[in-house]
Amino acid sequence: MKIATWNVNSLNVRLPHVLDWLATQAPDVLALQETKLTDDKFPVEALAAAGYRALFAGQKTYNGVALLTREAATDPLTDIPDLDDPDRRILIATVGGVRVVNLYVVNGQEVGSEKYAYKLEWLRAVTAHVARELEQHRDLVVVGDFNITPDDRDVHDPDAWRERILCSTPEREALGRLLALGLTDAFRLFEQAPASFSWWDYRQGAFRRNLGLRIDLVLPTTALGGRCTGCTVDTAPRRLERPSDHAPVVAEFDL
DNA sequence: ATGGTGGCGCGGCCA
Repeated sequence: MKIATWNVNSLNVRLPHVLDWLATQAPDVLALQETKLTDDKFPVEALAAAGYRALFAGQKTYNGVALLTREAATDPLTDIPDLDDPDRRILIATVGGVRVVNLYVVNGQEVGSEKYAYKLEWLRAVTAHVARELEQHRDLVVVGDFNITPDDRDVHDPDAWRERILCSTPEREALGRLLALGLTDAFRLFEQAPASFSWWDYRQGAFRRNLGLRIDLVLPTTALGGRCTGCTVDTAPRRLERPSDHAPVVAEFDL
């Protein structure tokens, strides 16, 4: 079972890239973030023609998440207890016996800002909910754009980013509390090239210079992690014309 | 350095 996550930064703009990528990689599940589409505009037919069903929770201009699956997904959830959030950032569903939690974590803008406080509160509520999901589902994977670098290996210039947004200790501790529920970072189960990233700023040729961060993650339960046979960042779509600023991350499971 | 780029949508916000 191949599970992937990709922040597409507008599914309107990126649909051709997504369709090409689905045809090339043929994942069983592709979790999308930042679709920036209301549900009435979701490209259901184009994806169906490509062999994928879709669940989606969108809004205008900002945010928006989706799950593209070969087989039907069941028991979807877009709103969780203790989080009264108009932002469409969460989509949970069961696919092939695996509970898939797709997150577009709040960016937080700047350490110490209101948005930063909201990011930490949002992560607290999501972590509490994932704990509840784990009581119901043995096989679970949390995927998405976490807007957090797990550690300094995931930062092109750790000193320049020290305690800045996406890299601060409270953010990493919040991610640590999610992992402490019994999840593992699939990417780090395998030997990886140094300076492996999943996001590069559009500005100043950051991708060409590989000035990136690894903020897009696949976090299976430790048991499911034991059946993970590989996890890679596919930088190919980031090289295309008019790319997303994120690259897809793919994990394969022996399921 | 408060910019640099991109998306949305047409000014300013968000990333």
